[in-house]
Amino acid sequence: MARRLTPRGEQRRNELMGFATARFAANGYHSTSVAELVDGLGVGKGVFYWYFDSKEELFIEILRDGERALRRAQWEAIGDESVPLARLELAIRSSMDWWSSHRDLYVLIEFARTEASFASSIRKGERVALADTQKLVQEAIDTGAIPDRNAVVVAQAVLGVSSILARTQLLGRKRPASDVADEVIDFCRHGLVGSPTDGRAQRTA
Amino acid sequence: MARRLTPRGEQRRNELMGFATARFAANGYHSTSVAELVDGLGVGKGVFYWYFDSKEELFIEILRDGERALRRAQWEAIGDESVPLARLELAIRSSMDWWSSHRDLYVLIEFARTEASFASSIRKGERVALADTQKLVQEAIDTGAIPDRNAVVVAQAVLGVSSILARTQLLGRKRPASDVADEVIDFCRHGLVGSPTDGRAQRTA
Amino acid sequence: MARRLTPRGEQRRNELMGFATARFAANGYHSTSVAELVDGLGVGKGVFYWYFDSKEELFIEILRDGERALRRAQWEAIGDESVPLARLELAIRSSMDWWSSHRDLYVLIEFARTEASFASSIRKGERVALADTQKLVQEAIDTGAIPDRNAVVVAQAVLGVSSILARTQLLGRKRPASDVADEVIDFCRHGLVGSPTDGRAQRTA
Amino acid sequence: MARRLTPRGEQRRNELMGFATARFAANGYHSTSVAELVDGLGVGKGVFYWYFDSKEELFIEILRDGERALRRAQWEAIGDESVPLARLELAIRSSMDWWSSHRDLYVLIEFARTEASFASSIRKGERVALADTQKLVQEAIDTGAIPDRNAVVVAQAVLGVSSILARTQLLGRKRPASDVADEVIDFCRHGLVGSPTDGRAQRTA
DNA sequence: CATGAATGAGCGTTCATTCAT
DNA sequence: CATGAATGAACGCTCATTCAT
Repeated sequence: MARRLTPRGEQRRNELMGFATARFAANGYHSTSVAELVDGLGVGKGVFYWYFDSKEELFIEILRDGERALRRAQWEAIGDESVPLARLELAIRSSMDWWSSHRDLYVLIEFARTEASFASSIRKGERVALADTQKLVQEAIDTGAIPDRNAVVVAQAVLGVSSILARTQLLGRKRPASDVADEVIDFCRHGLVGSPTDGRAQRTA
Repeated sequence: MARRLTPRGEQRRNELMGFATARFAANGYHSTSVAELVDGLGVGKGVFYWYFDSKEELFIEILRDGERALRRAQWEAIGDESVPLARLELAIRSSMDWWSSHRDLYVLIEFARTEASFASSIRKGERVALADTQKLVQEAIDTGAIPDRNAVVVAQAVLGVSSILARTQLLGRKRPASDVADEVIDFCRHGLVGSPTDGRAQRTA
Repeated sequence: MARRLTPRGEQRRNELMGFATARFAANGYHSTSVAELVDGLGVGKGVFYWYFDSKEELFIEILRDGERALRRAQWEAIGDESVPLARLELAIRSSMDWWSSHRDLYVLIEFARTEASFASSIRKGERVALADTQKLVQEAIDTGAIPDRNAVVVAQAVLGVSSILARTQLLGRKRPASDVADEVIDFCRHGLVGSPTDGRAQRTA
Repeated sequence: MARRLTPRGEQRRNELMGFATARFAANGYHSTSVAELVDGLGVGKGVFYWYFDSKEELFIEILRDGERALRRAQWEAIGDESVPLARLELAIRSSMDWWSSHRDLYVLIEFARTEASFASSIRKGERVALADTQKLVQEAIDTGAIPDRNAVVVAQAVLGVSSILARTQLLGRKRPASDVADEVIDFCRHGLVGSPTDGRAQRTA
C-alpha cells in the first residue's frame, strides 16, 4: 500500500490496527471478519481498504510492528551492559516484560506460525530473534562464561523455555513478568541438576 | 458420533482420518475443505458425514488419537526403568522419536492451540502431558536427584525445550531424533552454565 | 470444471446456460449478476458454482457452444454442393438463418470481442470462421469462378458484409433471414457497380 | 455538465479525456476505475467530478468528440469533389486514415455498442454515418454511376466492409491505411465476381 | 478549484452441511 | 451405506460517488 497519509489518516490506520489486534487475538484471525472490524469502529467498509490492501496485509503489518517493537525494547534494555551473561539475562527479562504488556501479539504470532500465508513473515522474525540470542550466547562462550556448545541449538533452547513459560505462566496464569523471568533464567542457567546456591540473589550476576 | 462400525466402516473412518491429517498438515485446516477430503478419497460427501458429525469433530478426533498414541509410546518407553532421571530422559527420547514419525500431528497441535474451538481439546492434552512430566520431575526431586524446585514450572521448561527443538531441529532441519534428544537432555540437565563432562557418554547416566 | 453429470445435472446446466444467455444478451454481461441468474431460476447460489467455476467460465462455454453450433449448421447446409460459389452462398444463407434464430448469441459475441478476458476465446472462433470462408473463396478462385484476389482479405470483406447486415437488418429491423441473405450475396457478388443479371439478387433493388 | 471553463480548465478536461480514452481502450471501460484515471494524472478525485458528472458521462463525451472529428475529417476530404463515386471513395479513404490514427476510438465504439447505457449515444452516431454514406450512394445511383439498389442496405454493406477491414487489417495487422482503403474500395466496387479494370484496385490480387 | 478520506451497496465466490435418491 | 446435487449465510473486496476541509 504505502499511501501517503495525513495525520488524521495515520490515526485512523492506527485505530484499525489496534482494534484488529485485539479482535484477532480474542476471536481468531479467520473468525474475525473485515465487517466486524469496521462495524466495531463505526466506519464504512471502504475505510479498511483505503488503509490496507487486504485483511492479510493488515495482519502482516501488525506482526511486523510487533516484532520491531519487541526488538527495540530488548536493545534498550541491554543498553551498555557489557557482561555477556548479564546481557542475555536482560534480554530475557525485557522480553518477558514486553510480552506481559503485549499479550495479544503473542497469540497472533503463535497463530501466524500455523498459517502458510504468514509463514515467510514469521520465519523472518524468528531468524532475527534467533540471531540476536545466538550472538549473546556466543559472546558468553567466547568469554568462557559458559562451556563451549552449539550456540544455535542453545539459543533455541533458551527461546523455547522463554516462550513456553511466557505462554503458560505469564499469559495463562497472569503471574508477574519478573517472577517468570526469574524462573526462565534459573532454568536456563543450571538446568535440572545444576545447584543454584541462592537463586534469586544470583540473578543479575 | 460414537456409531457402532463394521470392520469395513472402521477402515473407512481410519482412511478419512489419515488423509485428513495429511491434508490439514500440508494445507491448513481452514484451507482444506470437506470436498477436498472426499474427492481425494474418491467418495461422496455422504461418507464423510456418516462417520463424523462435522469437520470440527474429525479434527478433534485426530488430535485425541494422536495424544493417546504419544502417551502410550512414552509409557512403553519408560517401561520398568526405576531411576527417576532416567525415566524422564526416556520420556524425552520417546517423544522425540514419536514426533519424528508423526510430524503432521505436531503441526496440527500447534494450529489447534490457536483456535478457540479446539482450545479445550488441546488444554486437556497439555494438562495430561504436564502432569506426566511433573510427576517424573517430582520423583527426581523426592529422591534428591535434582534440587528442590517448583516441579510444575520445571516440567513446563522441559516441555518448552523439547517442543522448540522438536520444531526447529527435528521438523525444520530433519535431523535424527536421537541427536536432537541428546541436545534437549543436555540443556535440561545442565542449563547454560553447568559443565557437562563429556555430553554424549553421560546421557544415560 | 468438466464434472461428470447425471441426466438431471445435465439439464440443470443447460437451464443455467440458456437463462444466462438470455439475461446476458438483454442486460449485458457485467450488469447481470450471478445472484440474478440463480434467483431467476429459483435455485441457491451454490448451484451455479456446482456447474461452473466462475461467471467467466460460463460465458466462455456459451460462446463455445454457439460457435460450434453455427459451424455445424453451415457444414450441414453446404452438404454435398460442389459448385464453389454456390457453396459460399449456402454458407452465407445458413449463417443468416442461424443468427436469426440465435440473436442472443450475436449480441454476446459482439460484447465478448470488447473484453480482454474473452479475447482469446473469440479470436479462436474468428480464426476458424475466417479459415472456413477463405477456403470457400480460394476454391472459387481456383476454378476461375471469381478473379484472383487475396483470399484472406476477400473472406474478411464477405464476413464484414454478412456481419453488419445481420446486425442491422436481421437483428435491428427483424427482417426475414432469406431477404437479408439475398442482399449480402448480391453485394458480395457484384459490389456497387457490377450489374447483377439474375432476378434473385435484384429483388431488393 | 456544460460548465463554463477557464482555458486552464479546458486543458484539464482534455487531459482527462485523452488519458481516459487511452486507458479505456487498453484496459476496458469497466476495468478502468475513476481512481486509476485520477491517479494516472496525479490529481485528486474531486478534479474528475468537477469536470464530469460521472464516469458514464465522460465516456459519452469521448464518443461524441470522436464521431464529430471523424465526420469533419470526411467532409474535408471530400472537399468539392463532384463525381459521386469519387466522393464515396474519398470518404472511405479518409475514414481509414482517421481510424488508423485513432485506433483507441475504434475500440471504444465497438465496446459502446454492447452496453445498454451507451446504446443511444452510439445509435445516433451510426444513424449519422449511415445517412452520410447513404446520401453518397444515392447520388451515385441518381447519376447512373451504379445500378439502382436499396441505398440503405448498400450503404450499410459499405460500412460493414470498411469496418471489418479497419478492424482486422488496420488495427489487427497494422497495415497502411491506404492499402486497406484500396481493398475496401475494390471489394465495394466489384464484389467477388466483378472484374476490376484499373491497376490500383488490383494490387492485392 | 482541489484534495483525499469516507461511504455502502453490491459483487463474485466459498463451503460446511443437508437430504432426496 | 453411499451419492452428489442443492442450500444459503457469510466472506473478502471493489468502486462510483460524496463532501468536509
